Amino acid sequence: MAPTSETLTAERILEATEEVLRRHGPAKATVVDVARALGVSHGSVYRHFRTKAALREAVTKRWLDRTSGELSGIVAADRDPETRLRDWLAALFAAKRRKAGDDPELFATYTVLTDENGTAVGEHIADLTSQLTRIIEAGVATGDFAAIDPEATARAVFQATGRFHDPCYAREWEEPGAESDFRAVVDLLVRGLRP
Amino acid sequence: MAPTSETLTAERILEATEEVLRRHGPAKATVVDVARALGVSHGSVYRHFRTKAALREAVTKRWLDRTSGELSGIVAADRDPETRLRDWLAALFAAKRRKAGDDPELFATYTVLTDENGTAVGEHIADLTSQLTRIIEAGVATGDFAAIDPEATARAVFQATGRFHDPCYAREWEEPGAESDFRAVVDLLVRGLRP
DNA sequence: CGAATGACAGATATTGAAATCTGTCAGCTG
DNA sequence: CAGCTGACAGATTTCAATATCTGTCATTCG
Repeated sequence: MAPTSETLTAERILEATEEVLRRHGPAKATVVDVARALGVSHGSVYRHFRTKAALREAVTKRWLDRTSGELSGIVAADRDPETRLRDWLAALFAAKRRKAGDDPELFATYTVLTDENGTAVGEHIADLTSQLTRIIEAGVATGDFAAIDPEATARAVFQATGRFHDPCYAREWEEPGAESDFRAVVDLLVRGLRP
Repeated sequence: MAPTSETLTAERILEATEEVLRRHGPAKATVVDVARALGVSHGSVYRHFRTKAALREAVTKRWLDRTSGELSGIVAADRDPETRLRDWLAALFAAKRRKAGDDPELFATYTVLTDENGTAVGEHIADLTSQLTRIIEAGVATGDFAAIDPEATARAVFQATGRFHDPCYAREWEEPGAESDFRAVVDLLVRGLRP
């Protein structure tokens, strides 16, 4: 982490914060650590982020947005709605599971944020639900799905698959039955969506 | 809590422990407290329960079994399977929500136990899933439900409704949308079960 | 003049010593 | 002799003193 002499931007701070979080975990990462990693005083960090919570939230938001981005490709894909729905849910499960495994410390940060009821997590969920809504609307349009209220239905699908994307279940994602449990739930939900 | 002079039984210890847990919460309740409440030495408690964890688990088991008992009546009820399924899920949601509200300290104990992966919670879940399996089997028999593997389907239904009975969501059970979210998920699942 | 600094007050976290608790067991008691 | 006790060792928790951190702001620097 050689302190570059480039101007200090929010982006560079987020980069450094992510690195510090990865190394120290959410409980031990301090703003002073971040400033040290950047070779600046911690006061400078506060010029870009009002509080430590705001910084943590910004890092998490960036991290969550990467997932949303991956998934949005599936929403727009050129396939029948049922396949898109199955792919989307599978991709969400895979992405969360991968993040929990590869970046345990960042994942812990995300979990902390969930508990704190930050807006970033709420927005992420709203974003994902809206992607789901679009897939379901497409299915209603083609006659593949029957849903009176696509948005409520999307929320129901999202909540019903919580076990496979909600951080509070992260421990169980690596257990043997997880994959087949996932298929069973998705099959049931897809059957429920059909006219 | 006047120390009765009756013989010390496992049952009396469980009674006293529940009271101590209710009063102090899982973090502060000690075996010494339980012994004091009973007017005996803590060594006597260890005659009936090998460890503190075993005592905590026994209390939780008793408490969980009360819920299982309430629900088993619905499994045996004289109604069509779909109604039984809906009633059973609604009763499970209501029971958990009530317990979280009325006995927050005991509920916290239950949550701690879930995290510790004690067998009592696993057995409780197995018990509930087997009740669900019986309802689904009944539905398959009458032709109301189509399920190739009733047990796997029961597990799927249980997992898909996790948001409405898993302690990690307890906070959200009192929020305004909870009831309608519940109905949306149950409707979707019931549709998925129909032939 | 805008960006960065570093000293500061109050809040939070760490630390290590003292208190309490868990689990055992030899011996007491009815 | 079955059931209970209380002293004990080691583990855990508490508590208060100390150190560190968060967030602010008057001042410096380029």
